[in-house]
Amino acid sequence: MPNDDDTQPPLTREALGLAALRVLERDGLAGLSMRKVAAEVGVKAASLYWHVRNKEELLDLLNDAIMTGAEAPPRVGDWRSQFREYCHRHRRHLLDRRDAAKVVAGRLAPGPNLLRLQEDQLGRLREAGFTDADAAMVTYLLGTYVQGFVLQEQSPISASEAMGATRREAVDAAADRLRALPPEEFPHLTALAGDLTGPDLDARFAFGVERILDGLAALLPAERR
Amino acid sequence: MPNDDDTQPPLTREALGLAALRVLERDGLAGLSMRKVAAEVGVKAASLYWHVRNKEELLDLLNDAIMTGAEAPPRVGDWRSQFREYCHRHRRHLLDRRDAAKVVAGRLAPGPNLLRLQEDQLGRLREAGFTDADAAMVTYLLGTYVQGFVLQEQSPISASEAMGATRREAVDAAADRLRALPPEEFPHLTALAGDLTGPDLDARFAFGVERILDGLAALLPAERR
DNA sequence: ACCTGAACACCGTTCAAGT
DNA sequence: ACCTGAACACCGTTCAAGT
Repeated sequence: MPNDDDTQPPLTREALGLAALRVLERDGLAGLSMRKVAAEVGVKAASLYWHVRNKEELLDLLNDAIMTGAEAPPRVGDWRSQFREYCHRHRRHLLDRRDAAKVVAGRLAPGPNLLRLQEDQLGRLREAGFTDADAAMVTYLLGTYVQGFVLQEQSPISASEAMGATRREAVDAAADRLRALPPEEFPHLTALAGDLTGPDLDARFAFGVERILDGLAALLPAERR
Repeated sequence: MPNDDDTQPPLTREALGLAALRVLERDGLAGLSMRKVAAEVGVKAASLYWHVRNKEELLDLLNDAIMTGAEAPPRVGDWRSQFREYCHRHRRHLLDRRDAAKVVAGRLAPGPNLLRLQEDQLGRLREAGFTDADAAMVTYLLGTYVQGFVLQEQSPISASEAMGATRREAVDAAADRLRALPPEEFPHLTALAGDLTGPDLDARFAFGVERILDGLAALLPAERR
């Protein structure tokens, strides 16, 4: 007998991914267990193995569920501002979902939601004048950068500081630790402690995006940059 | 009474990190448990909690242990070739250690081994003519890219394909899946299936490095590029 | 100062059995 | 075709107790 409060929809793989997403949002990746996802869909843990080979495969479904609702930026302005906006949106999207980068980062296998975006990106790159080979490489490069960046951003700055201190305190502590290094052995780290810990993550992300976009522009014939 | 086959060294936190590294190499991150690391140093699991607050803190020690032996490239050639070499060495170093990127990726807190390298990088960047603020950002950008890239590289291409198929087969299967998409909905993905799955990871990594270096060069006054 | 045994509350996964 | 209970072999962590 199924559970009693309402009639469950037929439990597709997609529904499983969305259930996993709700558990992720509530309990984080460390708290995401087969038992909890099963409970979320009103079933026992063992039943999940009918729909999914193992937990890794469930994480594949979660990977795609995370990307639902990600939207391409409007097609206004030159390719540069469009792809700047693409990167910032992608970062925002991951950042807004708990532990999203940890789930997504090691998972190349793109689900339907990511494929849609990749298709759109390729179209814009080709229009902008990139060769097919370059366009393919560019989508990979941008994806890698955004995922890698958010992965660090969503992780506690140091495991031991995860418990208790705020981000600001942790960063300040990091700066102090840098300044406390022996200056004769670490002249640059001590001198640049402020530069290293000062800029917030928005600024750091934007810096990387602009450098990469500059680098991509160099691939185009001068008149299309 | 300690174990009997040899007298253990006094079990420092550094020794703990190295023991964790040996377990990681042998059993992978999924197989790295407190019990196994304890056994590796000839002690029971509960004893580890004398030296370490929890598993996360042990992973911090492992994080630094992974970076032992990483070497800076020789100071020959211009800044560009030096940092190209830096990126390629960093990638190689992580790639050579099982699951290294998964451990390192979310862990900003740099251990002594990473600090040494960062100090060296900052020196070279300042000499090359980067401002202090830019130099600080550049080390972060390069680190993020390399870690993010290797993270994907060390992950099975798709969880469900991890078991069984070789990398080559998995990539070919991915290409076939792209080509099988409806071309009216996905004209670019189907047309560029070969470009997307063709280039090997060496080429992809090098592509990203060169784009980023191009972007960094634009920060310098023209005569120093 | 450091280690232990025992216990607690969990895990992922398998499998025979049910409907 | 789909779900279950029970079991197996693990986990991380705590804590009183030992030396």
